[in-house]
Amino acid sequence: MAARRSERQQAVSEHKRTLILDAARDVFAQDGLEGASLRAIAMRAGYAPAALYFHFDSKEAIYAEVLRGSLAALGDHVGRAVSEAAGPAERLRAAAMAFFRFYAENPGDLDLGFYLFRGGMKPKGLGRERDEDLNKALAAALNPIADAAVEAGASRSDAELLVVDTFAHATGLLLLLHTGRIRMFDASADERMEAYVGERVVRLTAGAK
Amino acid sequence: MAARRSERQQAVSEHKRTLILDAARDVFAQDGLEGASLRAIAMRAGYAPAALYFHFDSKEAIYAEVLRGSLAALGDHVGRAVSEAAGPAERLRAAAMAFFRFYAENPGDLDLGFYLFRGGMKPKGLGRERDEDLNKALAAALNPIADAAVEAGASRSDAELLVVDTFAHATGLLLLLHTGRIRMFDASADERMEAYVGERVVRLTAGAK
DNA sequence: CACAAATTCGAACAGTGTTCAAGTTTGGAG
DNA sequence: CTCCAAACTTGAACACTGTTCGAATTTGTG
Repeated sequence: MAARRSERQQAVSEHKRTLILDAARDVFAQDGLEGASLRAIAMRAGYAPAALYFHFDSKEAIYAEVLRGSLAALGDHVGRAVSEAAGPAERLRAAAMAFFRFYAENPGDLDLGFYLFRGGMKPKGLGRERDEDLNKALAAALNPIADAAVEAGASRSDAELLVVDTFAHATGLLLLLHTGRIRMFDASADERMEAYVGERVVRLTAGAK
Repeated sequence: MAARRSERQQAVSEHKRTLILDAARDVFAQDGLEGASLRAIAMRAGYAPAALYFHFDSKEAIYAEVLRGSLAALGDHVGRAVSEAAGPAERLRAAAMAFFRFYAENPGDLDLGFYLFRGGMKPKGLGRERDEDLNKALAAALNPIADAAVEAGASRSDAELLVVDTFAHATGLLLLLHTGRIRMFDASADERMEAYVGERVVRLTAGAK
């Protein structure tokens, strides 16, 4: 028998996966999520289209893995912001604004995230399992906001409601900002987010005094 | 010469357009926006695929017209809610909640709206002209909220900021609600929206006393 | 070297939106 | 009623998509 995969062999295979994912990230960024074709990704990675199917189940699977990386980066970003802020109220503020600004400054990642919320790419759709994985990754990235709220004096359930509200408000503003439709109104998305977060922090710290 | 289109002829032609649009609405609702194929729409309308191109420029144009109708319905809904409410503060509340609930209760329309914000369908994308048309239709539907805010004592610019915030908050909650991801958290989207609107109305009426 | 496992590819399939030239239907002018 | 142009419809094709499959190639070790 010709031996099972050696450790080294497995590392090489993993490396090839990341090469494909890098190519996918590039093509996603260049052509947009919907415009990105599997053939374009394959070409950029130096493969024939069919070769990708040895490393990934589908185009959707590639998308899911790129998104997972994006959510991990979001988590890092929020976590770092919290660790650098001084005081409970300031940490809460920082966490919420970090979430907003991550997506404000990285439109590509926002696109990836929206796709998750629209059910991903077709036709297969990401399976129940992968979907919940991504849910958890998003929840993990948002955790620091809830933690900071608790630290600032909120109950656990109030903290979670605040995360929902913050997520919703930020997402809506990002939608307006990212699509250029914020100009429908004479407003700055960043300022609106700061106003919202400031208001909530004041209310929370006042109520829990 | 064989004469220009008579009035009657034009009415018949318009009727055919609406038949296609009705078919499109059905297929959109049944197969989802992305899953809906032009061939399916044509078949449901009793046409060959190519025939649609006599009445519409593209699949995108069909989508845009269906969306326009949806936005008109939204405007009616919000307008009616305002006209039925008593008192400035109550009118403001009613307008904002009507906007939210229209989309909470009509997921299909929400889908249509999100497509507008994601740049519409590919490949052509709806042109600058059509895009601004739809922008105006959306702005018109939101106008009653701003009017009610002014009536309740806000300045025009504050009223518009409130529209931005309300739109953002509602959109974010709807995104969570519509994708079932609100269950990530233990919260009701409708309650969160009521809490937000109530808070804003109180703040506005208190500040403008 | 030899052989099996891991990997890659060309070709094909069913599907998409769209175009085009060729047809059919229609309704009013002569 | 006839005729003809305008309005309308269509089948076939095009370029593209994600995906599948069998055959070919590369790879690493016994």
